[in-house]
Amino acid sequence: MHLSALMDEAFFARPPDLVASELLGARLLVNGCGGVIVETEAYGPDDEASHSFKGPTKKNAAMFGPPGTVYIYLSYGRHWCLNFVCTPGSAVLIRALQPCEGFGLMSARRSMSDARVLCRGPGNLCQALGVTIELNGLLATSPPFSLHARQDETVVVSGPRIGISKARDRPWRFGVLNSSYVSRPFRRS
DNA sequence: CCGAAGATCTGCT
DNA sequence: GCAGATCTTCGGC
Repeated sequence: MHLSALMDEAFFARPPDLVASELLGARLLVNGCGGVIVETEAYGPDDEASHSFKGPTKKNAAMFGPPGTVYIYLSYGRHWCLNFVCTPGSAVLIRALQPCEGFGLMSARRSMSDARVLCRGPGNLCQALGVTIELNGLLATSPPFSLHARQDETVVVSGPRIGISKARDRPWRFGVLNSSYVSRPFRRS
């Protein structure tokens, strides 16, 4: 059994929907806390729902950084959300993890210990992993981040993205089939 | 300069 | 199922 491959810049330098689906099953750690990615969403450059749609601003500058850049923003004034940049102006939002490392610390940060809920949803996930704006603009391929490609076969399902008002028809939310750690169930077609 | 809009989450009905 | 919390950035005037 070999060690799983670390992800590199080339992995991210591709269309966001492809990267979003391939990140499922990968292991994401921040300072040793984290788990297996089970839910993601893709946001493209020509995508009305994307923060990058109207071009670079102070807030979204990281979205135009090199592939693999970490883009973090504050949602509704309370929740941090974690993204990885793909091609310029595109990114993948990490929406849920299946916890596997640093369970005690994550539980303390979240003041709860239900594994199903610990890293469910982009805001909860960032709270559990200690992700804040301080990590914005760093590279996902270097500490404190650690990303390992998946080793097992992962069956991917997709559906409409959550919480957006524009471009609702794009099926750019991706999840691991039958995972009980996703933020909301995927409806079968 | 001020107003509105969020890639959310929790608690209450 | 729905409303409220909470705050920064952006865009219009």
